[in-house]
Amino acid sequence: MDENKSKRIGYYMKMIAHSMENMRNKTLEKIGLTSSQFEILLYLCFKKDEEINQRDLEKNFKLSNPTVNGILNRLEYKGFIIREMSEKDARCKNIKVTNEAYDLYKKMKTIAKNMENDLTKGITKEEKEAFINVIKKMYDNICK
Amino acid sequence: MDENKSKRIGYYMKMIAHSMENMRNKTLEKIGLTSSQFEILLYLCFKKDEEINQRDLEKNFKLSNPTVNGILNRLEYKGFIIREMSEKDARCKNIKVTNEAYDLYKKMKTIAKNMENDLTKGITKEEKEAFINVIKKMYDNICK
DNA sequence: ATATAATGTATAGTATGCTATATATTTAGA
DNA sequence: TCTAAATATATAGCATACTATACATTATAT
Repeated sequence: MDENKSKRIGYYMKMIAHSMENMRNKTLEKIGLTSSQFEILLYLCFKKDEEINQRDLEKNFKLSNPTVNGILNRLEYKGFIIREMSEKDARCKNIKVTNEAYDLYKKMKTIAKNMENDLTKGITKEEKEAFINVIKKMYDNICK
Repeated sequence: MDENKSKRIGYYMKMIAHSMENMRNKTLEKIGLTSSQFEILLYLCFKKDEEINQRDLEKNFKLSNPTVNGILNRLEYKGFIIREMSEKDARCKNIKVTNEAYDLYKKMKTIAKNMENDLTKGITKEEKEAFINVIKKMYDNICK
C-alpha cells in the first residue's frame, strides 16, 4: 500500500496532466507546435474576430505575463501570429492569428477531440458526466 | 459558450494541476521546498528503509533522468538528501534522506492532506469515490 | 574472453512556468 | 494640471520539464 500512489487525487491529477502534455507534444510535433502553444493558438483561432491582447490570455489561462510573452514570441517567430499595436491604447498589442495558422484550425480541433477521446476511453457517458460535475467543483475550489 | 472552457476534461485537468502546483509552492516556501521537490522528498521519506536510486524515482514519477537529477541536485544542496555509492553496483547511487529532512516528514504529510482537503471541499464521499474510480481509468488510459 | 548491449548517471540546450523588476502609457486624484 | 497609481508589455534569473548526448559500469552473447 503505497500511500503516495493511492488515494491522493492531487497525485493522479498531476500525473495525468503531465502525461497528456507529453503525448500532445509528440502529436503536435508534426505541425510544429508544443502543447502550450497549441492551447493558446486554438483559443486565438476561436476568438479570431475579437480583439485579444496578452493580458486577456494571461487571465484566461491563469498564466504569468512572462510565460505568455514567451509563448507568443515563439508563435510569432514561427509565423503563427502577429502582434499589432492597438489604435485605442498604445500599451496594448492585439494578437492576430495568421492565415497559415487559421488554416490549421480544423486539424487542431480534431487533435483536441482525439486527445479527449484517448483520455476517456472505456468510460461511460454517465461516469463522464458525474466526473465533469465534480471536476468543475474542484476547479472552483482551486482556480477560483 | 466558450468551447475552450466547457466540456474538455483535459482543460480542467491541466488548470487544476497547474493551480495546485502554484498553491503548493506558496505553502512549501516556508520549509524551503518546491512542489516537485516536496513530492520526491515525501516519497523518499516513505521509502526510507529501502534502497532507492535515481532510476527508481524516474520510473515512479514518470520523469526523465535530467529532471530527477536536477531536483536531487537542489535537494542535496539544501541538505535534505545525500547520494551514496551503491556497494552492489557502481553505476547506482542510493538516495538517503537526512535526519533534518525526516524530521519534516510528519509536517509534510499534514501539508499533503490539507492540499487534498482544499481540493475536495464541498464534495461528498460518494462523489469522491466515483471520481477516483474514473480518474484511475484515465490514469490507466494515459499513463499506462 | 572479449566485444556489444543495456543500464545508471550527468551535461547541454530548449520550452514553459514562476517572481521581481523595468518601461511606457493611461487613468485617477489632489 | 500635474503627480501618483494602475495597466500592458518586456527582461533577467531561476526551477522543472523535455530530448539528445556522453560516459562509466554491468550484463550478455558469441
